[in-house]
Amino acid sequence: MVMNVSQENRDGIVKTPKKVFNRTEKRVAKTKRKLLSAALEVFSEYGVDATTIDDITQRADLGKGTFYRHFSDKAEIMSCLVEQAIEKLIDKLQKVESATTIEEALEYIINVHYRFFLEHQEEFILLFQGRLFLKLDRQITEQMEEPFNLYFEAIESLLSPYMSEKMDLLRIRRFACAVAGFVFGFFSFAMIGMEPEEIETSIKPLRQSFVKSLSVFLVQ
Amino acid sequence: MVMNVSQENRDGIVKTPKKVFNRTEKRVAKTKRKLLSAALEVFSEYGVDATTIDDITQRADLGKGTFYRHFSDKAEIMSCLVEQAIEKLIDKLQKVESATTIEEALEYIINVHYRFFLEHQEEFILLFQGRLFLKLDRQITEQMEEPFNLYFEAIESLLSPYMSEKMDLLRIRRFACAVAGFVFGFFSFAMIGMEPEEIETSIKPLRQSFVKSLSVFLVQ
DNA sequence: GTCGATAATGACTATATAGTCACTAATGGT
DNA sequence: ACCATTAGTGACTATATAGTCATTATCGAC
Repeated sequence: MVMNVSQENRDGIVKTPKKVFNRTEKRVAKTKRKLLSAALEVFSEYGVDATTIDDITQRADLGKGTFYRHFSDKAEIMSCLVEQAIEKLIDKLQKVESATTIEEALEYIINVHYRFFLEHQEEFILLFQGRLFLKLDRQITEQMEEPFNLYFEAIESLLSPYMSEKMDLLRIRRFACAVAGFVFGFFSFAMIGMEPEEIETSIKPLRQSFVKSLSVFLVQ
Repeated sequence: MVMNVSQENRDGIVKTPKKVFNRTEKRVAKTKRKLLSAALEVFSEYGVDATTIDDITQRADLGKGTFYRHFSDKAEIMSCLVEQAIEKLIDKLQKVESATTIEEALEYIINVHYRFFLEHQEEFILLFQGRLFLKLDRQITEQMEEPFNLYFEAIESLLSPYMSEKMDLLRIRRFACAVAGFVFGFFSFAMIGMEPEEIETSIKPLRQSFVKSLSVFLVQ
C-alpha cells in the first residue's frame, strides 16, 4: 500500500508531511475504532474475563474474523484500551491549572480524576480491572504495566515541585499510590448505588479533608 | 443420616446439645473446607473468572464430581467465600477496643482493616473482585450484596455513637464508603510492588492524617 | 462381618469459545 | 473498465470447560 511521505516540491522546500488518508485507510481506522469502542462497552458491562470475542464483534456489528485482522487476542485489545484510557487521563492531568501550593495541586489532581471518572465510567471500570490483573498471575500484565507507570509518573511530576528535596522517589511513589488509591477506592464504592449528584456532594468534603491531611503529611 | 438433637437425660434436664460429629460428618466438613480453601487460593491467583472448576478440585486434590456435591457452581462457592471473609472482618471489627473519641474509633477501624488485609491478602483480593462483580452485570451479584451490606452496617454502627444526631443514614453510609474506599483503594495499589514493611511505614502517616481530617468532617 | 446409605470419583457428553481460512467486497492504480 | 491488493466475513474446526452419572470407597448400624 502506498504510504504518504514527506515530498519536496519543485522549489526544494519540504512540504508539511500532512497525512492524507484515502478511503481504505479511513475505513480501516473506523473499523478499529468500532472494535475498541465496542470492547470498552462490553468489558465494562460484563467484565473483561467474561467477555468473548463474539461479544465484541457482535456489539461492533462486525464479523468475527475482522477482530483478528486488528488484534491478536483479547489481551491485546484490553491493553490497547488501558493505554488509551490512561493517555486520556494523563492528558487531562497535564492541562495543569496554575497551582501555587501543594493543597491546590492535590485538589486539582483529585478533581481531574473525579471529573474524568464521572464522565468516563467505562474507562474507570476498565482501569479498575486492569489494576486487578496486574496483581493476578496473568500474561496480560506485561503490556499494561507501562501505562500504569506513566500514570504514576504524571502524578509524581505534578507533586514533586512542592515536595521537600530529601523526599526520595520511593516515598513520592507511595504517595501517588495513596492518591490514586483514594480516588479509585472511593469511586469503586461510590459508583455502586450512588447517583452522580450524590457522588458530587459526597466526595466534596471528603476531598477537602483528604487534601488537607495529605498536604500536612507531605511537607512535614 | 442420624442428626444429634437435644435429649433429656433421666432427670429430665436438657443436655447441652453439643454436636458430636461422626467420622462421615467430619470427612464431609473437611472436604468442603478443602474445596473452599483451594478456591480461595486459585481465585486470588488467577482471578475468579479465569478459574475453572478443575483448577479448584485439582488444587484441593479432589475429584471434579466432589465439587458438585458441595456447590452448585462457581458463583455459589464464590459468594460463600465472600460471606466467610466478610464475617471474619466484621468479627474483628466488633472486638472493639474501648474508643472514647471518634478519632480513636476511626483509627481502630482502619487499623483492623490494615491488619486483616495484610494477614489475609487472599481474602482482600477476593473481596476486591466481589466488589467489582457487584458493579458488573452478573448473576453472582445477588448472593453477595447481603454480606457487603452487613459490612457497611458494621462500620456504621461503630461510628454512629460519635456522630451528630442530624446526620442521616445516607450520609453515614457515604462515609462508610469513603473509609472502605480509602482502605481498599490504598491496599489495591500498595499490594502491587510494596513489601509488607513498606506498606506499614507508608500507611501509618497517611492513616493518621486521614483519620484526623475525617473526624473534623464528621463532627462538623 | 454384612449391608444399606451416602460421599467421592473421573470418564464422559454436551456446549461454548478461540482462532482459522477460503471466500466476497471494497478500493486504488493503471 | 479491469485487475491486483487488502479489508472484511462467517462457517468451520479444534479445544477447553461445565456439568453428569454409573461406579467405587467409606462409613454407620446392627
